[in-house]
Amino acid sequence: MANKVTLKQIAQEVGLSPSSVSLVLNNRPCRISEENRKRIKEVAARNHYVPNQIARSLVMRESRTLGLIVPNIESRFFASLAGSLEKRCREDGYALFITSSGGSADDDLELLRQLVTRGVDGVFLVVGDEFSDDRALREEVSHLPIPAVMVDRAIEGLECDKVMFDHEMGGYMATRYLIEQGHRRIACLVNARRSNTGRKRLAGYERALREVGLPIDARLEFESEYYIPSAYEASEAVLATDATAVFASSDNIALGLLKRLHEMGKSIPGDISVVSYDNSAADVLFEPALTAIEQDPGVLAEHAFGCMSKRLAGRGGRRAEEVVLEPALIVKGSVLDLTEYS
Amino acid sequence: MANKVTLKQIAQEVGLSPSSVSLVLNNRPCRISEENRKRIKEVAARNHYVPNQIARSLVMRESRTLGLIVPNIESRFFASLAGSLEKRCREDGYALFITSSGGSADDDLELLRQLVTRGVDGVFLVVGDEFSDDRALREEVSHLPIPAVMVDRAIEGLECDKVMFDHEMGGYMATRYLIEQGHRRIACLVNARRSNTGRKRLAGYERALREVGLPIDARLEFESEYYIPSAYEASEAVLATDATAVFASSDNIALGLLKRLHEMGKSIPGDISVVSYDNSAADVLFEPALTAIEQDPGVLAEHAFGCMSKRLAGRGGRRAEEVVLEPALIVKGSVLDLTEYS
DNA sequence: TTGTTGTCATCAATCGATTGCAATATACCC
DNA sequence: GGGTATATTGCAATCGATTGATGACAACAA
Repeated sequence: MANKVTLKQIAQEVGLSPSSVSLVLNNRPCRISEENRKRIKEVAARNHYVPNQIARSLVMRESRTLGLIVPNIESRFFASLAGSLEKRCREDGYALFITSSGGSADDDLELLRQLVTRGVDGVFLVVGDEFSDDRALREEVSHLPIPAVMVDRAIEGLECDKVMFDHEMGGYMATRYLIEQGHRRIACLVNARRSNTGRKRLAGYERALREVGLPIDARLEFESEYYIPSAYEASEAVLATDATAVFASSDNIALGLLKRLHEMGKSIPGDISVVSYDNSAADVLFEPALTAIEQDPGVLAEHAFGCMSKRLAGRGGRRAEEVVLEPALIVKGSVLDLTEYS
Repeated sequence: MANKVTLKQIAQEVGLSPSSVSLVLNNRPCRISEENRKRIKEVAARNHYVPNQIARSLVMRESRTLGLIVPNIESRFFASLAGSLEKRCREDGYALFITSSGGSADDDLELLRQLVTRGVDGVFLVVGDEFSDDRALREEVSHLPIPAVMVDRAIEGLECDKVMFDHEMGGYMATRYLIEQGHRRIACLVNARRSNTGRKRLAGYERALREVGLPIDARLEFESEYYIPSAYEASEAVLATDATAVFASSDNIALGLLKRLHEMGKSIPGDISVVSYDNSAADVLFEPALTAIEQDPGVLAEHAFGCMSKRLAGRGGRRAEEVVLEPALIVKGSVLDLTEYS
């Protein structure tokens, strides 16, 4: 294990003061002779000198490091978001501290504190979807000494930059599409009990029905957690209805549903049509591929970084910015067009 | 945005020196009266004081932060590894800096430098599988001022702690199992050209064949990158052989193969048997589920942290430790038992 | 008064950088 | 030679903590 080389050592070797070395290596405007400039750079390079960011952060009061808290890095969507965001940060010379909380507000809080004391310049928060007790977290976020951007979801009623897809619109688009394809009995499988996001998607579903005068039938609305087994369980009841189509409000929910369909020997879209949410790797496998509402994590990352960037630059108004992105309906082959037969 | 509270401010409010406050809050053995102790703690709590880790790291020369570099956080396996590792680190009070390189040795190097200058106490490296020019990276790793543990894969010939699954054994187990089930013409689809890991799996495959006196037939060995489309491309040729079984040496490779099988209307295991590698979410969907060689990322994380922990504690010998874990064969339903028919 | 012992708390250096201000050396001008 | 301008470089404070060495003060003994 090699030693770390410090500014002082470089200065000593060159025979100048640490300040001069610092000035030269940071290309500050200063009057150091060309000759010494060269020597400093040469010695620094020869010794593989890299400035200690810790020390630098302390005095500069910025670390060029950002933090990200996601509920679960093992989820495809968050992993992809993290990947995109990291790449984007790096482009601007920021490192990204990716952390995964497990989803509870307590863990989120703990991680947030960790990030702040470790001196990140800003945080991206993917928190606050579930209905847990988030008072402490809310308190912490509102008193943060650094900018925060809430991504994909938000703690309701908090004055803070937000970037997210329009979940209500997603639910609406999915349902609207099914209606246009001639479906009238449309079931939905959502996580409305424990997720704000789920509630919004459900609201969109209902709006689409209302808009065309279709009844909102509670017997067609089913509840599922965002886990495959949960959706698998719930799916039996869904398939016992007379619905000709199902809106599955997350990729995992769709997977659980598909598993059940598979087991019951039902085919898509022959026996039942499905619109899913998010794109999943499983997609490639399915024949037919799933028609779905897509949210591009890259776009989310881009806008989130944009907000952050503004705040960090001191631009960015005093009021919180709110970016709402429209999801896209990607038509593949899991929906049967009933209008053809009419 | 609230201000950060410093030690000095607390000291001022209590009417004691910063040193006293520091000593008390860190529970150092020192002679401060019970009464003042209480007041210090009370004031610190009331002001939500949290020590600035940046400053602390600088003087303590440790940050209780570790770093992780993975080739691609969007891959299921690495995401899962990152998740497990982070959880494990947190249990011991370490934060984990997760970064994703994109796989090139240059990026790995850049990230590694970033981590080091940001003062991590140690790094977990998932690097060096591909045959790229890794001289600079190798150089850097061997002169690292902090402990490093290579995980899942390694830069060959580097004196450094290593924790990984036995890939050769995995290839062997998969093939051996197929042989035991009565298969004689066994194809394999591996990434041997650009991946050490793939080469080892191929070696295991060949050893199993040799062991029972089966010929090693180059016409049954196919090459594929670790991406679904690549495997999909390669699969056509695989299916044109007379093989009754295929060993797919990664989950993505298996997915590409499956897609092609699906398209050709071939069924598993009726038309062809498949043994895959790693467990994938797609797994739940498949009927039958895939028999596969499994590597539990949690186990990898546990051992990797163990090594790191030893090094950090100054235990850990001067020689590098090398932990080789045995993968597990998980039998599901994608292999046809030919012995039943004999 | 002087010395000893014990208790409680502070001083000041340190970590490795950054940076405003002061200092020195040289040149130039009259 | 005295005075001013200009080109170079260094000093020392600072960021917010930690910590070994040291000081102040009281009580008590000789």
